Amino acid sequence: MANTRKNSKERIYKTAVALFSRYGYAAVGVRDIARKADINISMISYYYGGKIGILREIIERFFDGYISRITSVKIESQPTKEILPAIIRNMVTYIRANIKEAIVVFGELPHDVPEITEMKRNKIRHLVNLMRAVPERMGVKPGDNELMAIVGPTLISTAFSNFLFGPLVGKIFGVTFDDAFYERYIKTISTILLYGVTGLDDKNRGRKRDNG
Amino acid sequence: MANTRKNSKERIYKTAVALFSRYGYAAVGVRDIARKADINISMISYYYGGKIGILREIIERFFDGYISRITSVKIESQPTKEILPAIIRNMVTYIRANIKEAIVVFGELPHDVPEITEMKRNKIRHLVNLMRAVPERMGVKPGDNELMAIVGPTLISTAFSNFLFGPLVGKIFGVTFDDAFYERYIKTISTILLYGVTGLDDKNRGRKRDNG
Amino acid sequence: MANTRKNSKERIYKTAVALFSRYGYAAVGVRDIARKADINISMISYYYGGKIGILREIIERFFDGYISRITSVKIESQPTKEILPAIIRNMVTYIRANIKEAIVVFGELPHDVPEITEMKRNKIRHLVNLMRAVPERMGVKPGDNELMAIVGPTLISTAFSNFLFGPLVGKIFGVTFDDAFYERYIKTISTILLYGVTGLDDKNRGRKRDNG
Amino acid sequence: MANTRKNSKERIYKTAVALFSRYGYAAVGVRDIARKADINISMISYYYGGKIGILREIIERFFDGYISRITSVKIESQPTKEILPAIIRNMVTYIRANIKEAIVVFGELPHDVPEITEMKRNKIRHLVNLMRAVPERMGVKPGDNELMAIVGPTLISTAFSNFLFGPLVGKIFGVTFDDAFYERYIKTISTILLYGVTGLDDKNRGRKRDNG
DNA sequence: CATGAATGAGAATTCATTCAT
DNA sequence: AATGAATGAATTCTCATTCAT
Repeated sequence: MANTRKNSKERIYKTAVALFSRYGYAAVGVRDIARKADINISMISYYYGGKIGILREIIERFFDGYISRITSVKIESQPTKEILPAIIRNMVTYIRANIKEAIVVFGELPHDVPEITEMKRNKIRHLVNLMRAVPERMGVKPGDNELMAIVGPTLISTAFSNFLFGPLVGKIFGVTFDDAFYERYIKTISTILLYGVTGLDDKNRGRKRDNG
Repeated sequence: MANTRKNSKERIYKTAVALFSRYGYAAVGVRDIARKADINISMISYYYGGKIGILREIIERFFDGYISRITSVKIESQPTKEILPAIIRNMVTYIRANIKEAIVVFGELPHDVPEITEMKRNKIRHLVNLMRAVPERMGVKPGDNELMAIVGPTLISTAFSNFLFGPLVGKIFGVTFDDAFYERYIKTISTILLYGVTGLDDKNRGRKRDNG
Repeated sequence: MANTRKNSKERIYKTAVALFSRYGYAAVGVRDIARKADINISMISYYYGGKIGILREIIERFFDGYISRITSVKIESQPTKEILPAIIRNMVTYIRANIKEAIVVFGELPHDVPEITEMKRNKIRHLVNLMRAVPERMGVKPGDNELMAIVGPTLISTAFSNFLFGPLVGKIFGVTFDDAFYERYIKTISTILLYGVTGLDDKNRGRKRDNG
Repeated sequence: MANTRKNSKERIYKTAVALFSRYGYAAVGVRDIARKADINISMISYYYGGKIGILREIIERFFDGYISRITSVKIESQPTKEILPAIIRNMVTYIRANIKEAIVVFGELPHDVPEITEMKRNKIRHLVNLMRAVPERMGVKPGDNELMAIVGPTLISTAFSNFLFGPLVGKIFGVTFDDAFYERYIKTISTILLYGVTGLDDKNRGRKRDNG
């Protein structure tokens, strides 16, 4: 019987994201995707030109959304101290809403898959260039490339750390990752990045810091 | 004629680490390892019981070394402000000396490979328990599990961020990752974690401002 | 170009039966089957889920046919003395028509192949239960389990003996196994089972015995 | 540490018999044998020239013992009616004492293993020639090759049937195969072969009717 | 759009055997 | 007599993709 559902392409995508994020791109087979998405194997080649085409689309969609979210922060019109929290809020919110895609993308970043190396590099380069304005706006001397090369990754890693270690660490500490948690999470890592752990104290977690 | 070279086992290990770190565990085949290590394919099962056995040993070796390095920091005998930099120094130094193993281990952490799930969980749990003493010593109220669940991953992610994004970001910013860089790297992220980016200035970063 | 022959599945089956019966299940490789059947190796997994799946189907088909043949003998409506010859005729005829399958099945019965142990036991149990009615109908006291445990296997072994030893013994004695032979064969072993070798004499072999 | 036990060769033999009888010759690997026998893999080639050498020795030992046991029945000096029971008693006793070897030998008989085909044929031919005297002594017209080709296999199959189907059928009928059982077993199949199932009654089966 | 059969290369593992020690 | 490392072929099964329908 012909499959009459009209959203086969999107079902492939969603299923692939779910499987890739759990087992890693290379460990998932097209038959796994086809079986779980309840579509015929050939449809994957038909719609995406092959398994790698799905990964390509995941990375593209994720970065494009990510970039448009980041660029929505109008860094010129905000007080200096508000820029970083605003960016972090956007990053965390976006990653949380696209957690599986994020895991796929960050999980594949270090790997060398020739078919997508170029695209990955371009996306990253684009993102880095966008981020360049941020530290300058915050007072970092323009051209301190080394500092940028340190702070940028630190920022992203920090924002992503909960999603990477969350499942494991959350269970160990008995913490639930709900809306309220993420609200405090954003505040906490914003504070750490701005003032360090010495700037953390109870009254600063979960509410605004009143001093500069 | 039997191959009488006596280091086949270690050659398998080194080669596997190199390939896994570059292409990811699942994307590397035992034939790739055998070819590059110049050993017979059967030797992999012979010595490690299968491909997964190599990964298991990589994770075990890495964590055991990591833990022994971390625990070598005597947190009781140091001024509060020195604890974090000391830990970060140890983490960064160890990761740098075992960068490929680290990439393999962190790269596989989010993936679900049933044969090693249990071991991974145990290693992480062990590590987390070891780290518990640190924040308490630094003034964090004991029992604030949520804060621990945030700071721990942040700490590790930060220390690891250079190694994850380094190859890409370094090239973009034209930064070379040599001994001198890592000396400043340790100082910089220590300062960020202690005082935030607002605490960054030249004296904390170990390099002269005017050559930036 | 895709192979469009439509009988690949059955060709796999027939070829496997031929090879298994000659060399034994474990000694035959899927490549042997694929080569001889002129199909791609993958088709075996595709259609049967693996080599063991072919064996499973052979056993299932054989027993189902065997059982339906045996149960076609209406034991209630026949004179006592005709039941055994009728059963033997059915057994011999069926085995002869499915000699290769029979050799595979009986050849695998004593072996411990975990994947099919349960099925084998069920088939045998089913068959045994069906056969229970026979000896009772012939006068064996119901409940004499020991006698049943002896006569049942004796009956089957006897019917099967020609097919097991035939190729060797036939050559030694210069006997040809044609239709006429099997007609006498049925008569002879029926007589032996009913009256023993002492009941055998020339006039009884190949024609009806006139006394009870 | 060197294995100082002096019976490695025999341990290989016993272990191989046990494994072959359970899983079939082809399904057992030399490493299985080596592991279970607790000897080094190389010893198998050393002592037996290879895996096939073990099978060859099993078949040879079994047939030689079998033949010497069969020929110990002095068929000329016995009453006609005692010959068959005497032979059956010897067959059953021998098979029972060498049940695993018997299963291996009978299990491999129908299979085509080139290295041992010739030997198998010779052993069988030898055995058949020995058995030729029996039916003649019992009154079968000399030269009735067809009858010989039927009765011989029937005899062997009958004697062997319990060992082939025993494990399965015994469990189904709740019968225990102890000394007493085999005593009755010999009587029963002797009676069947001499007088048929119609000749079966309690006095011929060696057990009391009223406890049946 | 969708299907299921088919392909051929490649996956990991195990095979029996050999060899130097 | 025994060991353990090594070999290379063979094992079964799965891979992503293609094709005619």
